[in-house]
Amino acid sequence: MSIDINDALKALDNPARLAILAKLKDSRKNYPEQEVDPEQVGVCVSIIQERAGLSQSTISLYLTALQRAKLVTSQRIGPWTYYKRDEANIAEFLKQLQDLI
Amino acid sequence: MSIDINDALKALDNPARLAILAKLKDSRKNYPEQEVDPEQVGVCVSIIQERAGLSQSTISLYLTALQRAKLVTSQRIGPWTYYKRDEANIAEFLKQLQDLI
DNA sequence: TTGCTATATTGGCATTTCTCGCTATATGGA
DNA sequence: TCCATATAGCGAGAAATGCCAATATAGCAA
Repeated sequence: MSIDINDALKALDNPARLAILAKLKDSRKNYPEQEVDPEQVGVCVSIIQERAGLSQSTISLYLTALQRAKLVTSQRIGPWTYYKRDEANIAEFLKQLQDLI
Repeated sequence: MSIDINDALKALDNPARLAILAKLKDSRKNYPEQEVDPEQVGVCVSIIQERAGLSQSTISLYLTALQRAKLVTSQRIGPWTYYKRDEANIAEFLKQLQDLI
């Protein structure tokens, strides 16, 4: 199933969500305090939250929204949930947008 | 003054506004009933409205929103207001988005 | 001036989004 | 088992958005 351009735009029409996706682009630099390699497994919610300055529940909601839009994926390892970019879908979204507008 | 990526995303986070911008891309084909060349001067509000199936006030509002986001420009000629794409800003928005996410 | 047409603005209501605090659930350790 | 930690989900109130009808305004022509 491919990405839906309207869902993706809705997810990105929020400065905090846009910034989260942007920061995940260079996650090693932007989230250096994480033990496991963020490029490999993703970044966990509490570390993303720290940077964003929003409540835990809001960040959890935003990450779910990005995931619903298929811009990120998540995996649970132990007590943590790691989110990382879905590069293929992000590229497809950009291409679709470019072709459309 | 360059385009603001969050303003542009807000303007495009609406299927109707997105469709308007997309249709203006090939305005000769999409709005053939207009007398004056749409590529040259733009498309007038009432013709855009006809296609969109929304009320006149809503379309006027949406076009103003696209203009505030600097994705389109407008010019008044006689009683008509013609809207057309701002290609430079649209390209810049796409580039900014591509670089950011 | 009067009146017609095209567009913009205003007011309003319903829906959605933003964001929080609180609570629930899952995981792993003592 | 009990507790601490990480995350998700559930109200809830404020703000923004979607969309309309109604009204205002601007341009033009008679």
